[in-house]
Order: sequence, then structure tokens, then C-alpha cells
Amino acid sequence: MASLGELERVVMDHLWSAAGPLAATDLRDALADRGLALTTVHTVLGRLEQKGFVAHDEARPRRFRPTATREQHTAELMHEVLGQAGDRQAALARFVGSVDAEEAALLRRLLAGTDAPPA
Amino acid sequence: MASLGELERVVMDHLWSAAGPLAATDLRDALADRGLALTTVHTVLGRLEQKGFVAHDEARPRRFRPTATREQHTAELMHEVLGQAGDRQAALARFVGSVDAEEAALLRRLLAGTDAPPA
DNA sequence: GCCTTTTTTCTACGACCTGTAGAACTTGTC
DNA sequence: GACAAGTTCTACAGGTCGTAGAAAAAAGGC
Repeated sequence: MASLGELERVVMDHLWSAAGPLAATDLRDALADRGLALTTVHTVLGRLEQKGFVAHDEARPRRFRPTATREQHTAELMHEVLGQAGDRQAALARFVGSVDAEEAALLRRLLAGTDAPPA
Repeated sequence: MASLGELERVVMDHLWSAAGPLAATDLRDALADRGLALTTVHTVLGRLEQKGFVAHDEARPRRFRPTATREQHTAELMHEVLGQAGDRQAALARFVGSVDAEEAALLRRLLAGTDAPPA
């Protein structure tokens, strides 16, 4: 998966946090602290679209939306990282060994639901 | 954590796979298919060192070794990715929901060992 | 202790990526 | 049809990365 630059990331963050699709002007306003020109926002959106992270509808002030949820994205990235590990199991072991107790508990619950323990 | 370029990654892969520290010449030879100049290998090693991925000893043909195991590195990356997720738990849920059965079983075993289930 | 060879460091450069935006073109509105 | 808003195209500067030459330093042989 292509990686994101700093501005690209904040744009994605806004798109992910938004209730629905956003127009370029919405994003420019949301990022007002940066004082970005509208064309800059468009350039970034275009690149994100090329990279497959966002899509736009055909309506005339174009509205942009993420192609995946933030959680899907994160999970995919985690798989990607894991895929580069020589030994996936060893890497998973390290990973699990370093999550805090609360998250370990969450994982246990999730895994219990994923499929039944060998009965 | 700084990210790695393509060549940087293969160098790390060699260092991780090696039984012990490697000299620059070892790496040049291991990457003979690329026909790299020795200085190129040194440049890359220098950058990896700056980024904190490798260290070298003081012996005179310098010997380079990774500062972390591949699994540590992978686990750290996974945490980093997870750290960027808005909702860690949701991201973890997605992740767990998308590992295959075998890995889910491994995770269950690992988590069982991590700490005892609330008794 | 010199000279040759090996190793290491310094410097450079081109390609690519990203943030940034102007210029030009398109579309919608009165 | 003129004007405003939106969109696309093109450009450019700064950073990273692959690549390596030149120069300096160290090692080794005699």
C-alpha cells in the first residue's frame, strides 16, 4: 500500500472523522490553521485518489470520501507490516507480548468470538 | 520510527538473516546481483545507523549488526501503525477479524500465556 | 618506516515524493 | 453571456534514497 505524507494523512484523518463526504472547500476550511490554497487541497485529494485512498462522486462541487474506514486501513497496514516479517509467528508473539493488559483482554475476547475454541 | 528505502530494507534483511555481524564487504558480496560499489554499501549502512537500525563495532574492518531483531522491529511497527488508528480497539478488532484460523489459534495460545485469565 | 591495498568518510547528483500554489480551463448561476 | 466557483494542469522547492567518485585513514608487507 502506498504511504501517506504528512498533509495527506491529516486530510485522510478529516475525511475519516467526517460524517459524510466532504467538498474540497470543507477541507480547506477544516485545515484553516494551515492557510492552504484551495488548489493545494485539490492537489492532495488528487494524489490520494491516485493512491486509492479516496474517491469522489460526480456531483458538481465534487465530494470526496475515503475508500476504506480508518480501522480497515489500520488493519491492512498491520497485515502489511506483518507480511514483511520473516517469521510471522515470532513477530505476532512479540506484538502480543507487548500490548498492555487491557488490550490483551480485548484480544482474548475478540479471539474467543472469532471462532470457537477447539471443542 | 524512520522508514526504510528499498535497498535499505534488503540490507536490513541480510543483517537480520545473518548469524552475526557483517562487514561492508560481506554485504556487497551478498548483494552481488546488484553490482553495488562498496561505497554505496557504506552510504546505506551510514544512513541505517543514523536512523538507529544498525550499529557497528570498533574493530577495524567494521562489523555491522541490527540494533533490534526483525521481530522486535515488526512488532514496533505494528504498534506504531496501531497508534495512528483513531480507535485502537476497533482497529485491533478488524485486525484480529482478518487473520487466518491458524494465526488466530496462535494468538489465542500466546494470549493464554501472556497472563492468566481473570480467575 | 615506506608503499600498496583496503576501508572508511565526505561530497555529489539524479530520481522520486510531497507540500505548495499559480494559470488555465470548466461549469453553474443570474 | 458575464461572473463566480470549482477543477485540472503544470511547476517548483525541499527532502529522501540509490548510486558512487574522491579523498582520507588505516592495515599489511617488506
